[in-house]
Amino acid sequence: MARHQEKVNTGLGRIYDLAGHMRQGTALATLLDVARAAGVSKATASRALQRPELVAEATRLRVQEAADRLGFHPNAAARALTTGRTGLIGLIVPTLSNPFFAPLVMGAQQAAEETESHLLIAVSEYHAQREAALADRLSEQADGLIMVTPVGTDTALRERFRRRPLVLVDRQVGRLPAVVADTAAGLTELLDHLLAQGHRDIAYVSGPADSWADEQRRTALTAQASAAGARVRVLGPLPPTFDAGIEASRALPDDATAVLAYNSYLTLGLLHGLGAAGRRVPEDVSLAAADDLSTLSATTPPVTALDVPLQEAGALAVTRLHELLDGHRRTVTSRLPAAPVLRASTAPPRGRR
Amino acid sequence: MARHQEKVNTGLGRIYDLAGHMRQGTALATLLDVARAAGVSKATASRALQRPELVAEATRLRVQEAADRLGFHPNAAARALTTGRTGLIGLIVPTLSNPFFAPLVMGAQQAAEETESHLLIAVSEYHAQREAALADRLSEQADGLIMVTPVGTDTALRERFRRRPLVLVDRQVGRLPAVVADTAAGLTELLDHLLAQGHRDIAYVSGPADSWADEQRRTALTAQASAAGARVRVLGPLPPTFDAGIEASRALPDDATAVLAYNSYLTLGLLHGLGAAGRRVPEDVSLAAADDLSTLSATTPPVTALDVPLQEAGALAVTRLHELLDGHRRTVTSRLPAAPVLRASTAPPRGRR
DNA sequence: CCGGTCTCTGAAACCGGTTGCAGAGACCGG
DNA sequence: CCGGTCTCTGCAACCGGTTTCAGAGACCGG
Repeated sequence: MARHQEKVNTGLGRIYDLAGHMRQGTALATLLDVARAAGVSKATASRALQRPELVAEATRLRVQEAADRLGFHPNAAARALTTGRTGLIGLIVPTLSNPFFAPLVMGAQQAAEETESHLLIAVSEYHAQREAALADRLSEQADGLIMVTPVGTDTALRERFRRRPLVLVDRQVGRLPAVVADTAAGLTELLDHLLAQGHRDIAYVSGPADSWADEQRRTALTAQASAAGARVRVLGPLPPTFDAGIEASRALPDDATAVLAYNSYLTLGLLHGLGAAGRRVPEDVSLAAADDLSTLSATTPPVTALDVPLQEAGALAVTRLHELLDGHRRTVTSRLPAAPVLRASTAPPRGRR
Repeated sequence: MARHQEKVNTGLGRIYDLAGHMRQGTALATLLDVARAAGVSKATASRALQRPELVAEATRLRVQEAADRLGFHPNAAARALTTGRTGLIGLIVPTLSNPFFAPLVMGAQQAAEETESHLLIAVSEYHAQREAALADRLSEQADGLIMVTPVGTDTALRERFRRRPLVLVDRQVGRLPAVVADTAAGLTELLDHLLAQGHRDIAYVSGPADSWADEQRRTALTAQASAAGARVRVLGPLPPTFDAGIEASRALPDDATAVLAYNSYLTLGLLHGLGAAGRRVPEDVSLAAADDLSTLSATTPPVTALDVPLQEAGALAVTRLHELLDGHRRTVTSRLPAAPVLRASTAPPRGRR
């Protein structure tokens, strides 16, 4: 008890003092307190809790009991200081207002939970410089970083990886560890489906100019289409927004019988814009998205989309990061399958029915 | 240099060793390194960086220069150990897959950034027990907690507040510090609007049974309506989902001329369900939501809703928490205005046009 | 020229854990 | 019965900062 009287005069104590009205006597027990209560040394107490196999069963029990009784919670900072591990994982996403990232974060969080670690989150707002600053600051506190960064240059990421364990999501840079959805394969399937339905003139409404994923999709689609004797015309680049989708619907060539869009927002905008312009989906034109927000299943008509396993991606990124932290050198890229979900918005073109 | 050779044999060193392939010589400079490089003691170096007014300008410059040159970043754990502040804020939300919470998190994150702190995020999945466990674990690492907890009992929250600085969001428990959207006032306005349009028979589609906010809304609405000589019939409780909304649309009494729903999901479901049943919005029945997701503005027709300033709420919660941490005793509840956004989904009832 | 104040600096303690090392017994085989 | 191994425990160092305390000079007025 006297202990805490003393503490009030230290720098730490002052904080407690001011906030004291909410601490009502319950004081934070330290390892030393536990050790004393159990009649052992700090070292033994520590071992009893961390490496039980090193102490006699009887002592272990005494220590455990004392710890429980005192409500002992090891001080994370102190532990981090010696072990060099904070148990924190930095996660940087471009935004959260795009529901695309929510399941990703949730997946990551669940995986982190299972490994007794926590998620430090930051939002880059698609801004490379901001992102870099955030990453630097997070690095100081976290054991490693998970970044989903459509912006940010390859070299910057390489450099960052050299300093700190890093896992990329939805982005590939050389051999850096990464988790990517295999949208390419999924899109191939989706395009196959459209081709099989008889579409020969397809528009791709592309996303932001600097998006890595978008470029991948564009080239893959164009190549595949021309190989099949069809053509893909690219609209854009465009910001990935609802409004841009409306705009795109106006620029859409009349003879295109199907439209693929970079993401769900553009798709929703297109759906809206097409409807307003009197072009019916799928009667006049088929529509599909290269990702899948839940809203796409609730529109009229529901929109064919690519189901990207975001939650798994988030979880997997955490797993990969832990592998890195534990020294496994497997720095491979993990690919997650992205399967098309066929809905009512795609149908054979007019002439073919 | 020799220093780091030595370190390889310590516990810490071993980690570096294994991950060493990514650290390529660049070693983390410690305060001691900086001090030596500047020809001063650790103490002076620390002061030069933290409390510049305490050292001579010349030394300050030397130290600063040395720190920059060595790329010094203070070790967060070490600092936390002495200061008792980790600079981390725990944030617990029920879910992220409901876009409702995304702006909240982003607002909080931005505010945290401005105060040099970081956000530790966890997802309770509306599960009280899970939430409690997460809160316990976050408490160990964070200076304080922000919880948006529709579940979780008053007493548990009170108890938690006694142990750690805590700010509630969208929930009020006694005098605990909280940030709430004044949906009551907003709803009042909304209902006034409906009443003014001539609606006298209004349905409220309520949310989860254990939701604090829902109860607030229900009672407020019922009271206000009866005072105005109208009636509000309550449907539910229901899970706050799209599907539940569809279901609700079937249970909707024929003579209700307007429907208010607990949240956007239910609203979207209702819109869909009403459409399918051939009841037109707003010609046959008006529709409004007690919160506002962006999708509501993109439906046909766009839906009248209550605009809740979520981003501000998140930011404000962080500010409040910092006030607590700094010892300000203002433990008041902050109310944020929630204003109705009138859109095409609400119109005078049939008889009144 | 002297004592006192003020400014600046360094030594050392401290935060609360973890871990290398060595010593005390218990236990074992020869 | 003795030396050696094995099990368990404690001491003390250490992680990397912050802060107290006291001392060394510079500076000042009398």
